Amino acid sequence: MTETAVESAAQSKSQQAYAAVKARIIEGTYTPGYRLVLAKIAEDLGFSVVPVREAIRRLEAEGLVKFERNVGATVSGIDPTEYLYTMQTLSIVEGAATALSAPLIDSVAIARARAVNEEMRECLEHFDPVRFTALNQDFHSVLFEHCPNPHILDLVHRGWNRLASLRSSTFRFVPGRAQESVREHEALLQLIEGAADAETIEKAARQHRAATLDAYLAQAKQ
Amino acid sequence: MTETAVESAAQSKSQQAYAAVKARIIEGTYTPGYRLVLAKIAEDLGFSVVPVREAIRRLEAEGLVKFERNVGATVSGIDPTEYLYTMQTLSIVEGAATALSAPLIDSVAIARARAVNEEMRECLEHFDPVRFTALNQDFHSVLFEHCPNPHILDLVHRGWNRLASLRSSTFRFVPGRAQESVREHEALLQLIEGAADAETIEKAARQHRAATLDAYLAQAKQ
DNA sequence: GTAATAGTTATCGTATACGATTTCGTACTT
DNA sequence: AAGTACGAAATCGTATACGATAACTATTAC
Repeated sequence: MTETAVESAAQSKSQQAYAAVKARIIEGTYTPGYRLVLAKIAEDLGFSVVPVREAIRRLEAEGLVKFERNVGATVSGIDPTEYLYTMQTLSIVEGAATALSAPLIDSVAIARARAVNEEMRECLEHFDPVRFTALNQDFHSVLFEHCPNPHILDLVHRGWNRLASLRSSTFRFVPGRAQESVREHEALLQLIEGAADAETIEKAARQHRAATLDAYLAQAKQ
Repeated sequence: MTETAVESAAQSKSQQAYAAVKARIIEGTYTPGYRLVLAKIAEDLGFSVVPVREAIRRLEAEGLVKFERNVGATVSGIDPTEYLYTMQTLSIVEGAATALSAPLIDSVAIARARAVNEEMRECLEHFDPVRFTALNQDFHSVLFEHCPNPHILDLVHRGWNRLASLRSSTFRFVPGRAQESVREHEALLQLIEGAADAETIEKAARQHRAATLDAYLAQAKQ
């Protein structure tokens, strides 16, 4: 997650720009629809436009920004359809990542995951959605620590990044879903501890994500 | 797949460069390990280096190219580990794409898919691996025509592109696997026709890809 | 003969500059 | 008053130029 000063000093400007803009999107400084003017960003960072352009293009490839020819870049949106696509895809890749990782998770990691989940439970009381989401990613990150397939893990992270740009939007926090989520985490841990077969674990992990989508859809229908 | 002349005329040079280099990788002109010198490609295409750079970066994001700072870009490799990752990921996303698409496939599409599969069967007799692979993609493309989730479809295509760069490498064509593959296609069509449940279809489609990987692994072990 | 080093070349990374395209505002017409 | 046409400003897209970095080569010391 964090990088050493040495590494970041050796980074190219295009990478720095990428990281900077991405961070601003994820932390919510640049909200969906925000117009990313190349010259402006370049000036902010003290770079020229060329590396910024490259950074934007990379973010586009990850789905975080939309870049139209001769028009410009905007932080990509909170379109419900896009949300559905992203959640559905996440459900699949998280399911796979969990099932692949499960046999490699040791009891120490389980304990850490459980501790994180406990924090999440506490988090519910003073209603802190931002922290809850962060902890949720931590929880799953612990499970994915030894994921044997980095490609799949990368897809998970891309999905998370997309969702991050929806921060504090209407999509988040369907009432009651957070509580359920914490319970499902515990159930998942028990499956992993009990060395359940891959299919069962995959199904549970997939369902865990899908349930959040379903909760949103049910609410949206009203 | 194909674009109109008008569209391609309106394309930016960076997009043209992207398409051109990608095509050369996929058709095998640039083989894995090939050194992509920006200035050279730019000269070939009659562009300057800036749009070429952008194109290379995009290809990097898709995993087709490796781009090292101050060193340069190379067509990314045929590392067996990478092959495993890609095939495993494809197995998952193709499985999901097939299951999601299945309810939306009509009898006309089934017939078309069957025709393609028949061509594949014929293809086996005069041993044409390149054409066989192309037809295989056609077969699955027919099934994915009405895939309700474009994100997942995109992941499938990315996987295919990565595999394309392995053309005529040691990974392809494990003896006997092609025949099996044609049989599995027919079995898959029958499941879809019979409106089998999503889980069954997903499992079959996933297994279809996984079997090719297994065949390779079994051969590699010897 | 080999290893270390200095110098050369090739290539990358970024800044600057300018033409191309879009967008927005204003004036004019109906 | 609404719509259209024109022009100005903003922004993008690409070319060119040059400094920075790494790879290569030749030379020298041992």
